[in-house]
Amino acid sequence: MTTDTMTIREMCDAFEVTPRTLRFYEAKELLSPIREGQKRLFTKRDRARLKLILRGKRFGFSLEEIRQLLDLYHMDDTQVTQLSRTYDLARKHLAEMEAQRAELDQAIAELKAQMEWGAEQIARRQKQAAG
Amino acid sequence: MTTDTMTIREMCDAFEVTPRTLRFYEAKELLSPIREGQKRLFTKRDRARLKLILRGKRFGFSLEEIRQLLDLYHMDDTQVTQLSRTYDLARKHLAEMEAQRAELDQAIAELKAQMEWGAEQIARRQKQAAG
DNA sequence: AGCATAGATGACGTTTACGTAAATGGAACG
DNA sequence: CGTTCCATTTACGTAAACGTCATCTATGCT
Repeated sequence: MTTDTMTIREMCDAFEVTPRTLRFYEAKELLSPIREGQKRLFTKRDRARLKLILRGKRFGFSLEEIRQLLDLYHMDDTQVTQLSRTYDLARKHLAEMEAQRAELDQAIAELKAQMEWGAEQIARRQKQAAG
Repeated sequence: MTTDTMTIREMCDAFEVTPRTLRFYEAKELLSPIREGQKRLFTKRDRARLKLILRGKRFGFSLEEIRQLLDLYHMDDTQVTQLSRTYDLARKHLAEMEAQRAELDQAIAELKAQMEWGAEQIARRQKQAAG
């Protein structure tokens, strides 16, 4: 019978965000913590969503894009009626992410090549200095 | 003896950005087109950098971060004196990108799992409707 | 010479994603 | 009971990344 909910401060500590950020996300309907009187209590669902929100941000998605995609990850019974539409959106999102991975792979390869070039230059200069 | 430079409009068409964007990037010292009288002429170097800028944006980097990283990709002789510092920065950048790739892989895997769950639900409902 | 077209240069506006400050409300503690 | 500590609400502020005029200039037709 653990609480299973977290206060705003616990959330902030756990995810390294500010209270303002969490309230802002709630205002934008990305999160929907329950209330105990005045105070917000963040559920497991909120935590799962926040994790996805922060991940999405690191991938360069806007909050609005993220909002539209969040439902993909928690498709529950209430959503099953529109499931095929959601599924379609998910396919597009997946394609985007795989494209991004391909681009990221290329970027990594290019950077590595540049670094090898740089390493050669360093080696050349050291040899020169020693010669 | 091809021109090897592009006008602002050619750049805009090629990269799908607006003139404002290119001027903004110049003001932020991300690009440095040469001048023919008044007019800007974008060189091959500018095009290479713009490509990296847009890529960086898709990965969620800010323009300021991108500015600091751009030199990694065009390390020329003038930079060789500070090459080891640059090299160090490049290593960090590479580590970040590889971390991001790992996260992206996980995100893709999770989304795929969700989609399979969704597909099962659809199948179940179809069976139910037919039964 | 007249005019269209392209680009340049300010300057102000806008959106996103929060930061920050002020006023308020409970709960807890000595 | 006063104070301290959280948290809430409201509201204004801000940095980043451009958009959107308005105005000016240069260039090329005709």
